[in-house]
Amino acid sequence: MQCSFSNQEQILQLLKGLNNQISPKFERCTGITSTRYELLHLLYETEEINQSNLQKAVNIDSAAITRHLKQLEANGMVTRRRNPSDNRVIFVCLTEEGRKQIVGYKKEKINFVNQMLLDFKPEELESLSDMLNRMQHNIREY
Amino acid sequence: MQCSFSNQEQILQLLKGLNNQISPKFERCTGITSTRYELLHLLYETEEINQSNLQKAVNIDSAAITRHLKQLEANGMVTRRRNPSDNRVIFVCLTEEGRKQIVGYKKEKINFVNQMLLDFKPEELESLSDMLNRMQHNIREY
DNA sequence: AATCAATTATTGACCTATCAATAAATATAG
DNA sequence: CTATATTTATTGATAGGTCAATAATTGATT
Repeated sequence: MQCSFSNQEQILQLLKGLNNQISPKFERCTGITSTRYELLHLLYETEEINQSNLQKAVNIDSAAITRHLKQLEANGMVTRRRNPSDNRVIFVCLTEEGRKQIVGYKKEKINFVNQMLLDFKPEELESLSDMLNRMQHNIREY
Repeated sequence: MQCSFSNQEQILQLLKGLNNQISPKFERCTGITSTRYELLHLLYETEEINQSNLQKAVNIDSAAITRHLKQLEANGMVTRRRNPSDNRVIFVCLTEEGRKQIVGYKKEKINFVNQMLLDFKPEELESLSDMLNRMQHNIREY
């Protein structure tokens, strides 16, 4: 197949294709969705946090956050309560059960990521992370 | 927030978050989904191609391909016919209308990608594309 | 030739995202 | 103080993706 995609144009497709492949494999390997994992991980580090902050941290919209957290609450991983001094916001907090679970997930995630980034040198990782951040920044205003 | 994610671990989330942001913006800017665009683009370069090859090229599963192509057919962008010498496979082909449309889409896509990759040097693009391919390769067997 | 295996496409069920509309609480302006 | 605007979370509708099951055709084995 003649390659009439410029390098620039290919990047977008690579990104999309890579993500399509990663998502189901991540879940199979770790037993949890990567966004759910990220939510739990963030909660692991912060005592209590409101939904809108979580939402911004994870880059999904507020509807998705609501549904994830309700699900996690139903599974006993998370508790939610309204902020007494501002009844609009909801504080989210990891349960003991959630704290226990995340440890196992983390191990699996590290295995997965190690395999995915096999033979990547530290400079490469840094450069990759830098470029992804720049792309994110470049399309911010769109 | 203390950053207890290693660089390795962050990459996965960056990828996912970036994709979440890109997809709707790409569609707003170009008027077409990025996978649909890729399908049309591939068809633009090859006279006729069967679905399973398209599927592999785009990295989505066969169910998704079927639905996309039926939709594109309903919109008059594409024709589908069975391979006479192997009645399992379906040949897909771009219509004249489709050929016309893709030109406009391409222009918009280039604008979008240029903005997204603003200030990226050619070596960076090459390195990025290389790394994404390696990641894809590393998780192939999972 | 007949059975069994593999390939191709399709369908239904499900999950995760988006967007748009809404409700409820708080902040701001006059 | 009241009216208006803004923020936060929720819900319903829609779209794109996966998986699993199926049908239909072809390929292989014996």
